[in-house]
Amino acid sequence: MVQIEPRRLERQKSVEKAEAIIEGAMQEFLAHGYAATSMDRIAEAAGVSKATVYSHFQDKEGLFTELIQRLARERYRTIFDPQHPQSLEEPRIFLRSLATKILDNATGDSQFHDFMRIIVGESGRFPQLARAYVHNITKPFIEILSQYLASHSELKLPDPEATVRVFIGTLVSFLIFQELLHGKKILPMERDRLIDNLIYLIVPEGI
Amino acid sequence: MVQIEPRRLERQKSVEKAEAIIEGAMQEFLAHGYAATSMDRIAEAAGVSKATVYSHFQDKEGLFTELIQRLARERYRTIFDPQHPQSLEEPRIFLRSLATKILDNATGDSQFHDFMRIIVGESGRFPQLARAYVHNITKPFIEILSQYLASHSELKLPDPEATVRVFIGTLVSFLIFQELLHGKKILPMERDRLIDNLIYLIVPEGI
DNA sequence: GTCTATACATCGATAGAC
DNA sequence: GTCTATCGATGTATAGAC
Repeated sequence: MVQIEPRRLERQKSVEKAEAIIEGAMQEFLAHGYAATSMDRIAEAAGVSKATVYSHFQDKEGLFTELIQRLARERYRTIFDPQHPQSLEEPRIFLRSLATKILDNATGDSQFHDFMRIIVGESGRFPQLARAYVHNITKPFIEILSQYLASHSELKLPDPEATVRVFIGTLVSFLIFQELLHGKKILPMERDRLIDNLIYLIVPEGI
Repeated sequence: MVQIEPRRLERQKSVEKAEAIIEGAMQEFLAHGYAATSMDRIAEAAGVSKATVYSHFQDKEGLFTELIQRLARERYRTIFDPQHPQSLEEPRIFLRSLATKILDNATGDSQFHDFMRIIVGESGRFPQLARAYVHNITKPFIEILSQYLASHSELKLPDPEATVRVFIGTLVSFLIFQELLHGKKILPMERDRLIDNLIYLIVPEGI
């Protein structure tokens, strides 16, 4: 008969509660932002008492920063898992599929929209969260893509890194204006029309 | 001797108090966001009692939306006053001076940074504010610039409006990553280097 | 119109029982 | 470790005097 160490079991249960708290905090913080979220509602959403929340996390700020950093790590994996640039593909095809994937993954993902709203909206009061996001997500993305563009000398780009800024900036702003700021109806623009033009500017037809 | 109607005088004073409240609300909302700002602190910053605040504005939401719409109108004037595109100028020169003006005006303007943080951060809970911003500022800007690019047929742009999206998106994202998200040190990129490349992509050297 | 005073709810955080 | 109960501070909003 298999013996299970009781201490191990209790510890496991505690970890599960910590996970439930993170889950409840995610729901509440993403929906209402930092200041408008109360520890009472987080405890309720997690199915634990408020004292239990405070036994796992130092205070509201600690729980919030822990949660946002965790969401950033998940987002990091989502972006970098599938599409490390294969230098074998033709640039026009690779850039188009990359841009399409980015916009497709982000469009309609309301959890991601809420996450971006918090990163931007709280970047004044939680600058370390914004910096962590830039350092862990934006920066490696720009570096990898810059290397890719630089390795394709036939594109004759005078400044691959600045070109990457144009590429990513166009996509990010498109998401912000169309999705976060609800501009779809006011400023209609089809995804493929934007991407076609963006690729055309970077990789003109002669190449 | 000039007679001043007392009623007129009192009414003027009331308007001045309303202005002081808006001023105090701006200071507090921009610094701490919507939820973390209290009506007590607004009243204190404005130098009036809390009851006076409620006599001029229906509630916290009403004061907030009134303030943000007002700031958006001011921002609208700032952007459109000086630089209606003069079709006489050469596109490369005009686009460069426009991009430089936009980044120069926005860089280091912490009030504008706070305003953008609120527009994005509260766009989930105050969608009408985000839509008003897109409708009153982003949209006319894109339309005017699209007309300008379309009128310069020598640029041979297959889709001027999509090109404008690339132009504005690059600049907006640059501001977001460098200024709002504190990425200057993490992702160094000189303003003129980005602008040079952006202009180069839109107006290649052959033209 | 503007004030003081206050009603009533909710906040973050903790003490103490088990 | 987790709970109930509670503390003191602070939140939005209003009543009533002047």
